[in-house]
Amino acid sequence: MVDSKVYREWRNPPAEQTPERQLEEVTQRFINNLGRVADFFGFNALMGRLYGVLFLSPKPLSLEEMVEKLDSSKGNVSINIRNLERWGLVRQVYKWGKDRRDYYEAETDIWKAIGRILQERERKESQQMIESLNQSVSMLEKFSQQTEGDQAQMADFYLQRMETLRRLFQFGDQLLDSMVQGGEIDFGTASRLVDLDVDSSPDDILN
Amino acid sequence: MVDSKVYREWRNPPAEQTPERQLEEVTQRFINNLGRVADFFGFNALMGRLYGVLFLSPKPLSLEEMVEKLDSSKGNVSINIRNLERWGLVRQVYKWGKDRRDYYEAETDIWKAIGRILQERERKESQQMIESLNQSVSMLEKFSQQTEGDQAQMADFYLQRMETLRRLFQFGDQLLDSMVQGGEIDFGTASRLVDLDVDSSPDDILN
DNA sequence: AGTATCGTTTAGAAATTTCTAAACGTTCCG
DNA sequence: CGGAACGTTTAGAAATTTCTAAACGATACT
Repeated sequence: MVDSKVYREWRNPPAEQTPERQLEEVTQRFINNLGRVADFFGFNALMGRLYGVLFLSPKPLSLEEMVEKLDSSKGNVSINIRNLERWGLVRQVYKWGKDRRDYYEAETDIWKAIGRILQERERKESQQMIESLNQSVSMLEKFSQQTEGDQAQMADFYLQRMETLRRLFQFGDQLLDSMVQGGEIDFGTASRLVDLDVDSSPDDILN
Repeated sequence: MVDSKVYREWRNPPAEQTPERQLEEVTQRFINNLGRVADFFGFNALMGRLYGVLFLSPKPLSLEEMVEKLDSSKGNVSINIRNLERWGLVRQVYKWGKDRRDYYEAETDIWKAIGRILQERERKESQQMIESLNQSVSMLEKFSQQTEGDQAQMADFYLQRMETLRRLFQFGDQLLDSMVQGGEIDFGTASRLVDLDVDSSPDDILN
């Protein structure tokens, strides 16, 4: 996803703007938009649309009903609804009685769900990167001391660059943490922290 | 990308841990990590790796050199480097002399580049969603007034739900703006704003 | 037991994205 | 002019992701 994706635009049904159709149109647009958003955030479109359908339903829906509304296949809805559930975006609702279908409803406390995603997906990513950078940095430091000449100089250069990125990712991680914990962030100082830009591009290092 | 992707782990070269190899290994790991990050953020892996190569190079590199280092094809590198350039993550460096190759270097003021991406990609997305929600909301409001009975009730329900999401996206947009402009954000009040969760699921609305 | 109704799994079809090799157009130099 | 050295474009190969239809296993009811 580098160029913005182009999503198909539904052509309006030519006639018959009954009230039902109007409502239908608004909800469909909303649902498709959520599909786009989900895709944008690295989930897939059906997940978003599925969430949309539940979000706009006053009562929990069965798998069958969702399949119908989204015109998708049972299997596809099945796996995607479980993914939504896994991220806490949707929850299963139990009904007793003879009906043994599974019903789902949308988690309306969206902030909570986002928090979980930030914590378990985005933060995992940032921490992994930080971890790796830490390793590299300490390795390079050792290396730089044990070596001399061009090699050491290269190591120092790498060190400096990686340090920049480490700060960036550490800030990102902090930001995510604040979002989850409900803290505060000042992006003014943040940008100053991240961008050192000593710009050292030393012409004396050959490559 | 729903389940975390599994990336191939390079098996360490069995012997010969020469200093060159050590440096090489650290840089390769870094570069591949950036590939993963780029992918995570909805770019593609080569873009990230390409940026990595330039970021770890003390001097600008030609297309040919990048092709070599990344073991990719000329065409592929060509389009991806231009994407990077478009996002301001990389810039072309002019050399005079008989050499008419294009040289590129990494933008080291990463914060600036991120700002551009937030402004031109993420914000565009959020504003698009907000715009659409605004339309829907005002349409539903009109509808709700002109109609009566179940239809009007449904419209009101949709209104309420969409209003929740509108707040969320508006907050997101604000957050992005702060990041770009260097403002401050308090996620404590933010979460309170976003999550109304009046939870109205009215059992009296049939669907 | 036999059958109907669920949700899940699976094999592979379809769609999309990423990548390569070759063709191409330009510029420069002989 | 002819050829060499570039970066870009393009046609289609390769890889990945998304989706469907059918098989399947479990449960409930007759």
